[in-house]
Parts: sequence; C-alpha cells; structure tokens
Amino acid sequence: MKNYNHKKIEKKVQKEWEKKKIYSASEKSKKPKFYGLIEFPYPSADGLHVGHPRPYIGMDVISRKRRMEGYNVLYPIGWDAFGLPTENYAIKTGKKPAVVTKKNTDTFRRQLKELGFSFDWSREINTTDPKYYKWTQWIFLQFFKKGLAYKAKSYINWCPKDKIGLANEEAVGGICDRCGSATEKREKEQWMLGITKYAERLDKDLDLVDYPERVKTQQRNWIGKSEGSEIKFKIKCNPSLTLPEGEGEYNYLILPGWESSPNDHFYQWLKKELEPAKVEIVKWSGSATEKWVDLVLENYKINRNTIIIGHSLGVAVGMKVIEKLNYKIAGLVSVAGFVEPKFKDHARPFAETFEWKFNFQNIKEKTKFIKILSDKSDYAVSLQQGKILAEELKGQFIEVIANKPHFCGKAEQAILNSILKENTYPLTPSQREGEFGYHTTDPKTWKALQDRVLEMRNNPTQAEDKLWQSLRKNLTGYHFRRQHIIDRFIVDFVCVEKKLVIEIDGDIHDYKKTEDEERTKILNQLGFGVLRFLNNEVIKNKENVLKKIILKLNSVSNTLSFGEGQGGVFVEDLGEIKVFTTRADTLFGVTYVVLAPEHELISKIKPRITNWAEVEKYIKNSKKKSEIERTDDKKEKTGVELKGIKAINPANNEEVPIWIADYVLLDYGTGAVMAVPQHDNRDKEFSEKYKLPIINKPLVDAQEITKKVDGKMVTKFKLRDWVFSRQRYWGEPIPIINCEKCGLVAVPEKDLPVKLPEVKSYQPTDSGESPLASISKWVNVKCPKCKGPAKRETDTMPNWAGSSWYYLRYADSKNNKVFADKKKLKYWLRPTPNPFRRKGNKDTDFSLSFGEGLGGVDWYNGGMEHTTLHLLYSRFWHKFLYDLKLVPTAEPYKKRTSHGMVLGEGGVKMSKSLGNVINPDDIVKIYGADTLRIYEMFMGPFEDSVAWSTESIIGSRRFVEKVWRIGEKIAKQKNSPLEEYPKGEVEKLSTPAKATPQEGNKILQKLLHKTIKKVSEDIESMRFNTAISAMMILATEMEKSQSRPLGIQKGPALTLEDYEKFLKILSPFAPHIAEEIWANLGNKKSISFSSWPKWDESLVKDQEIKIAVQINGKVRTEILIQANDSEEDVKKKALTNQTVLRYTMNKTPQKIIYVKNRVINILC
RNA sequence: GCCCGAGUGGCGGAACUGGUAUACGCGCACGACUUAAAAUCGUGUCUCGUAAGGGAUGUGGGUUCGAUUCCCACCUCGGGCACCA
Repeated sequence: MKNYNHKKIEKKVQKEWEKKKIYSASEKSKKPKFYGLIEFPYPSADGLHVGHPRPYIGMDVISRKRRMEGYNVLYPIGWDAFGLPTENYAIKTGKKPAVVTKKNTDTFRRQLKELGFSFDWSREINTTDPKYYKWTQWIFLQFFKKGLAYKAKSYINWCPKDKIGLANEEAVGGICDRCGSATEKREKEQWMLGITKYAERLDKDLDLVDYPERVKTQQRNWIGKSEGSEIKFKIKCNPSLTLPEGEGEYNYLILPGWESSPNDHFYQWLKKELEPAKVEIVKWSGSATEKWVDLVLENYKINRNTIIIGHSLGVAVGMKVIEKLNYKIAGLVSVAGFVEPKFKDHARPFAETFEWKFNFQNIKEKTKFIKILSDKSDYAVSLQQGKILAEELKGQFIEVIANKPHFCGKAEQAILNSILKENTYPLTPSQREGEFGYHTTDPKTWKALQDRVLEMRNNPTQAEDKLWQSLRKNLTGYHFRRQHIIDRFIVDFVCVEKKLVIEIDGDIHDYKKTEDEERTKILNQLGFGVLRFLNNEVIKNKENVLKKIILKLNSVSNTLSFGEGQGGVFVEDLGEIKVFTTRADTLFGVTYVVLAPEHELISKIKPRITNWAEVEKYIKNSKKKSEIERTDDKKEKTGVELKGIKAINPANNEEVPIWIADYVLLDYGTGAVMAVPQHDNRDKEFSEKYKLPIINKPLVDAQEITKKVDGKMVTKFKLRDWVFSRQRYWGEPIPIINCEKCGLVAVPEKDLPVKLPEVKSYQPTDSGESPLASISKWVNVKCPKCKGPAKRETDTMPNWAGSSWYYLRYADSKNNKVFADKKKLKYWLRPTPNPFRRKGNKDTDFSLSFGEGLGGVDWYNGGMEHTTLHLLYSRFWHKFLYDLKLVPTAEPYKKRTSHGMVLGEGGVKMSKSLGNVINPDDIVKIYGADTLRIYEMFMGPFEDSVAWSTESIIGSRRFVEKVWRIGEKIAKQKNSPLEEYPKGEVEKLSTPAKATPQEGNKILQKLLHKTIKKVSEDIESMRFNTAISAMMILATEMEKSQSRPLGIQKGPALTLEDYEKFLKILSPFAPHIAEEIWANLGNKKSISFSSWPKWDESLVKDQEIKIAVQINGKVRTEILIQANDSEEDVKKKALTNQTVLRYTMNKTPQKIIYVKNRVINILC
C-alpha cells in the first residue's frame, strides 16, 4: 500500500490542471452558466495568510460542485493592487510601486495555485495595469459627462505634524496613523461622485437581491433613508427686548456734525421736539474723530432704550458706536446723509466706515428704526431724497424731518406732519382726532398710557367689575390682568399665559364696530386671541360668558409669556426656520428649536440676538472642536439659547426658545431640529440639563399635521456624495485637464489611459497635493479643446474605484475596445434558472433565491467589512452603467454571502505586530493543501469568525489519510467488493457488521445516500463544517467495513461504485487527493467534470426508526418502530415496553402525545 | 445610545419548521498493535450520585405534554452605525 504523499500528489495534479487548462471558462458552451465571485485580494508584501483562502475555498467548493452539476462555470481571480501599503512601502524603500506590486502578485499567485483553486487564470486582471485602469478612467469620464463627477470643497484629514493629507483609514478616530498626533479637517477642492442621486434606488433595489439580512440592514442604515416632514417655524423678536438691559439714562443722544455746537439752532429745536424724553446733546470735543467714539462710549451711558441721532459726521460716529455695542441699541437716526466733501480728508477713517455702512440694506439689518432727517444743505440728503428713502424703507418706522424747520416751506411741513402721523399711533379712538399718538416704547407715551390705566382701574364699569370678580374667583389657575397695556392699546382683561384678551363693549355703533375690528386685527397680529362680550351679556348671563372664556382658554396652549410686562409687545418677523422631523405628530410637544452652530440663519439674525458674545463664543468653540471631541460618546450635550428671539410653533402659535447646539448636525436634514423632549432622548437629556420644560401632548397623524401647518413630506438620506479624490501617487490618475479658458475638460477617450508617470518621490507634498503635482512635464499639457496651456488633474482615484467594476472585466478581460463586450456581459450576467426547480424536485428546492429574472453575478462571497463601502459603490457604478445601457442588469450581484475572519490562536486578531500570523505555505508543506482546505472549511461555521488552531488541523489530516487508505484498499480489491469476517470476530462486531452482506451493504449505502444529501444541501447553504462532519462519519464507517481481514463470516462491504460517489462529493473540498484516487481507480477524465451524485430518496428514508419514549416529559427509554406504523401501533409498543411498565405501574395514562417518528410522551 | 449577531463540555463546534442536548473534530485517559516510540485502531470522556435517580445549553421568569429553539426582563461578548432629528 502506498502511503499518502501530499506533496507529490498535489504537485502532479496541479500540473495536470494547468496543462489542460480545465478551469478556463468559455462563452461558447451550451451548458447553463454559473458565475461565482470572490473579492479579489490586495497583494500585500506579506503574502497570503490563512485568512485569505477561507472564502476562496468556500466559493471553490461551490464552483466545483456546479461544474459537476453540469454548469459552465466562471470562477475568476485578479488583483486589487492600488493602495496605501504599497505606496508607503515605496516611500520607505524608494522602490517603484509597480515593481513591488509585480513581486507581490507573483507571490500571491504561486500561493493560490498551490491551494488548488479552480480559478480561470486566463482572465486574471490587475487594477494597476494601464490596460485595466484605462477603463476605470473611461467610466469616470462617463460620470463626468453626466455631471455625476464634479468638484466641490470638501474636507480631508490633515496631519499638522507630518503635513500631509491622510486617507480616512489612516486617520481613524482623528489620530494620525503615522505619528499619533490629532488630525485636523482641512478644506480642499475635491472630486466627488454623485452617489446620492442613486440613494433611492440603492435602497429600494435591495428588495430584489439575495443578500443576508444583516447586509441589507447595514446598507439600509448607511443609506439612511428616512421619510419625514419639513416644517417651518417663524422667527419673531421683540425689538425692545433685543437691546441690553439696564436703566436708561438717555432716550436720545444727539451727536452733532463736524465742528458744530450743541447750541446750534437745529439741535436745540430737536431736543425740544423730543422732550419730555431724556435728551442729551453730546459736546463736540474738537479732538480727533477716532477718539470721539471712545469718548461717547465712556461718558454717556447708552442702553437699549437709547436712540442715537447723528448729524452729518455724527452719523459715522454713531455707526461706530453702534458697532462697538454689537448693535444693541434702539437705533440710529441719520440727520444728514453724507459727510461734507470738503471735510472728507479729515474724516477719512470714518468716511470709509461710513460708506461701507451707509448701505441701507445693511442699516436695515443692523438697526431697529431709522429716522432720516434731512436738511436743506447742498451736500446732504434733501427732504425729497428723504422721502424716497422713507418709501424704500417702508415699515421700518422712518421719520423724515427737516433739521432746519425755519427753512421749511408750508408744503414740506405738511409732508413732515403727515409722515409723523403715519408712523405713530393714537392712544384711543377718542383721542385720534387732532392729536398725535405715541409709541408705547416711547417712555412718554408709556407714562401717558399708564396714567390712563390707573384712572380706568379706579372707575370700572359695572360689567367690568363683575367679570373681574368672577375671573379671579373661578379661574384661579390663570393669571389675569385688567386694564392692561398691549402695544398702544389698553385692553380690558388679558390672560397673559394664554394670550387671550377679553373686551367688554358698550352699545355697538357702526363706527365703533370698524374700530373694534381693526383693533382685534392688530391684537391678533400680535398673537393675541380676542373675545368680545357686550355689557349686557356680562351682567345678565355671567355664567355663559365664563363658560365661553373657559372653553377658549382650554383650546389655547400655553405661551411662554413672551413680551409681557412694560414696554408692551412688539413682534417683528425675522423669517423662518425649516426643521426636518420624522415625528411631525409630536409637533405639539415642541418646547424649543435647535439650530446647528454653523447654521446660516444665525448670522442673518445676529443683530436681534441679545447675548451675541456668548453665542459667538459657543460657535467658535464648536468649530474648533476636534473630530475626537465631537464624536466622543461621553460628551455632554451643550448649547446656548439665542436670546431676544423666539420661534413660533405653527401648530399652536406657541412661542418657543431657539437654541444652538452642536448635537445638531448641519449637513443632515435642514440643520435645524424641533425638540420634543417627551419623545426624544437627546432632547430630553438636553432639556434636563438646561431646565427646559418637558411637556406631554397628544399625538396626531404626522401627515395630517404636516399638511395642516403647511409643511411638506420629504425624504432625506444620510448618504453623502462620495469623495473621490486622493492626494496620492498609487492610484488611477483622474483623466481631467484643467484649462484656464475652458475649465475642467475631459481627456479625450483616444488618449486614455492617462498613465501614471515615473516620479522620484512618492511622498505626498506638504501642500496637501499629490506627488504627481511636482512632475511639471506630466502636469503641463495642452487643453484638448482650445489647445491653450492647461494642467492635468493631479489627484488620483481611491482604491475603491478599480474594485467597483472588476467583475465586469472578468467577462472579457482582454478587450481593448470596450471595458467588456456586451454579448459576453450578457452571457455571464444573464439570469440563471434555479437548477433544483428545473429538475422539478420539490424536496431539493432549498428555497434559495436564484433571482430568476434579475441576473448579475450568480454568487458573490465577501467580507462583512465591505458591506457598506465596496458593495454600495459597485452597486452604484453598476446602476450608472445600466442607465447608459452598457450592462444588462440592474444589479451587479444576485446573491451575496459573507464569511467570517480567521482569528489567531486564542481568538485574537491575526496581525504582524502580534506575531501570530500563519502562512499557508507552512501548513501546505506539512499537511498539504487538501488538509488545509478541509480544516478551513471544518473549523467552524463559514459565516463566523473562528480562531485558528494548529493543534486541531491533525483531525483533518487524519480524515484525508483515512480517505486515502480506503482508496488504496478499494483499488487493490476492485473486483472483490464483499469481504468476509474471520471466525470468532463476529461477537465483537457492532450491529451493522453483523448483518448479511446484502443488509450490510444496504446499511452503508443508506449512510452514503444520506451523506450525499446532506453534503449537497450543506454546500448550498455554506454549512461546510457539517458537510465535512457527515463525510467523516461516512469514511469511518466505510473503513470499518473494509478493515475486517478476510475470513469465512460474511459481512457488510464497500463497493467501488459507492466509494466513487463518496470521492465525488469530497472532491470539491479535497480536489487533489480525490483526483489522484479517481485516476488510480482507472478513471481517465478529471473528477472535476464527473457528475455530481444524486441521492436515492428511498435509501435516505429509514424503515426502522428509533424513537424516544417520555413519561411525564422525561425521556425514559427508546423503542424501535416501523416508519409506517400507525399511532395505535406505536402507543401499543410504548405501553408494553418493560421500562415504561415500571413507571406506569399502578397508574393509568391520562394522555398520550405522539409526534410521528419522533417522540411519544405518556402522561400519567 | 441605536441596529444586527452570538452565549451549549477542557477547546472548535452539532442539534431540520419546539420533539432523545452535547454529532463531528481537537485534547485527555485507558486499552490493542509494537522491543520501544510514532502512526493507526478500539473504549471512555457535561455534572452530582455506589445505585435508583437528579441537575445542566449566560441569568431570572413565562408559554407548552415537551424549550438550546418561542415570549418578557436582565447580564456578557462580537460586529456595524454612531448625537441622522
């Protein structure tokens, strides 16, 4: 008997395969096709480690099985050879990456060949081969042509110490891979691919493909589709509240013009006009103009009630003052428009500021009211101009006054009066005629109103008094005020927190009706609800009135009493905040709105923010924060309220505060969030920290409420466009030329590929540019369009590029006209019918989704680590090519499975630094490729990560040797299939061995057919470990049946035919030994193309079955039954069993449960 | 935090849709063969108990005649996403 010599056998068999090219696939076959794919390796300098082959073996087993099932199989291999490790190696050693790659791929190729894969080596590809990347560049140009490849500012990881840009994988967690220092984000123009345009389809089409659920889930999470609503919150502010707090010393501060005296007629006149408000005329010091500003700030206490009135140069000074105070004063009044030209030189510092500031748009934004006072002088704004400005700034409360009234003609005075009238309000309707009204923000008006309030409170009408008493008595939960000032009105009653005004009217006259309507309208605009009752109503039916009030109060939600108190309510519209939410139904529970610190709205409303200094500090801080800090999960949420402004909840008109917080991300949704602490943990956490209210409100249908508040339903994705630039050497050059005249121009297709030039240094430059940028010969080219001077794009593609389409190239790897011939693509990607269904055998239809009709690579196995990037990217490229009608299917891969990692001994990761990397070469040398293959398939579930154990390999080797021994014996006894037992051995034999040869053979055959079935099925579901365990059991039984020496007693035996069947199902796992024994048994054709054995269903089914007998649920014994025994038969058998009788003595069975051919449970 | 997946002997792991838990392999022990060793073969190997019997599938509960499997709560580990509104 020959000993098993793996070295000799494997070498011989591999040579034979290579010589006959038996695994080269052809498109000419009439057989059904099968395209099996594994992720092509990155050829590192370290060579293969034992983790690499595991997935390849798995797919090899499947491919080999398919061949034996009659398929034309494509199982290709190639190299994904662009990438950082090679580049870094080149930087270190100065060796050319191409040379290093060649060396590495040679090693990998040798190693893979020694493992006996049935790869079609004739289609081998390499992403770094210009003949390959020509087409990667070509596809890029198609993206470019469709506008899906574009340049945009984006961030790169920047190491400030090494001064180079880092790839994401080099800057994991914001730490530089090389030096360990914290990286920064640096903005750079980069190429992007518009994958977001495909987000919807990438999500939806997952329904079509057969991927593991968790792969689909991960992809879906990554794409992050969420359907929700966009809802607008109005922003409002109370102008008077946007100013700094504090007692006002001055209501008006007059800044005179250049070298003017406070005693000038105009200033005195103005002061008189403005009194009794407190007015101060600043003394013109005559000192340098720059100092004036400081002087004003030092000597005059300016606060939020101060209005600065500037004249001529005083306007510029006022501007500066206002700027220094962060725009926190009431406003600026410009008396004269411009600086007198002859003083321009003196006033230059201000003039410059002035010209910049004196932009009405700017002033509109920065200050509250603007009063333009014009004078008659030749250089200033004329009254006429003032009027035009007033028109322009309508609604901004402009007053145009002549600064020298004694110069005014009658007509001008009339205009002045009318403007003043238009912009002020009468106190009460009765006072309207003949009198000027006043602003409530104006202290003198306030005082007048206040006096009237006191008077009215002291003299209430009968109805007022009655209602007041009952409101106080019956509605104790609410705060009511009577005779309260709102804006320019004195209302009878107001419930402050509900913003409800209650008015009691006397008899209604027509003129009064109109007035009341107008008054109601204004109050409504201010956010107040108004209930009106008649005197009589209150007096006669107080209960009814009260009921109405309660009803109204209950239907209005609480407001946060904004604008209450002195000064009155004055609401100004400041635009709106758009928020995105998936929970529009929680809109009623909104307690605040949060903006991302970078939100563009903030700078727009800056002048209205009263705590700007604090806000600005927060924004600066969050910009400074490093990646590590911002993603730190232990980080407490922080934020700052934007004081002085409020958002209006469109659902109930409630005012809610507006915050900024960096837990809100600018680039997702709208960069703004409505906070519902009752329903959102983050909001809750934030609310608890900042003592914000948490309210519980009923939920409404999200769609309905969105519609109601004028929002819209939208779909948002987390997926961002793909940053496609790398500032590296070892990648595909981006085939674009940058022309000064024509902009970005595609390299003409005939000039492809744009080959990588030879460079001296592979080190990225310290400007963050690719090393290619330094090769001026290569960079400087003529523009293909205008032939003018132009520069090549020096960024290269990421190494995801080549792998995004490589499976297409395999279909036609040598083509230099197109990336792959359409017919060949159609051949390899067309839908493959389910082979099991084709046979019409329901029992063997494993409910595998064969994606009939979908097409694509039939089976693609890869690692979970590629689920989100590679898999998504290649699906995106494929769909894009599908849209260009260049590929025949909507999806690249019909079926995807994943494998687990091979860990080092003890379950830790295999790594060079830990020194626990196992090189397959060593294992192949000692145990052989077949043993390694068997072991890698047997070590654990294919999908799980399993620890390597050199100690355990021996089991697989023993199995292989056992197979060899059986084969040797079979070969020797080819013509005498049945053996006989020696005398005296019989008693020692196990039951099967005692049987007659026919019976014995049948027992073995039954086991064989069960094993065929199990192995066939297990391979399909990648349960390779249990397939092997079944074959081990079979081999042991086979050897047992053989091992009896010749003798007189007949016994079971192994036939050649049965052994060959076993060899066939083993061959995908251990192809070398199977091939060798197969040949030794006289077969001429390779076992790879023999037919996959079919199992005999009648042999798989047992006639005699052992079932468990339970008594009260506990297994007590087992009995033998016939497969077709009726329930009655089985019960009888069970109840008469000796063991059972022992338990059931003196008891009567209450109930007997029989599960056919499984178990019988007797309850007593 | 969220989403997946998993916890079974000394170890890797089996157990189909709820039906004899621990297949197969490693290791270990003993035995056969051998002068001996290796290799190979055989027997045994969850645990307590002499036995009858009892207890074990991360923990605690539940459903069921019967639970590794289904449900609830919790713990631990692995993977993914990470303030995604």
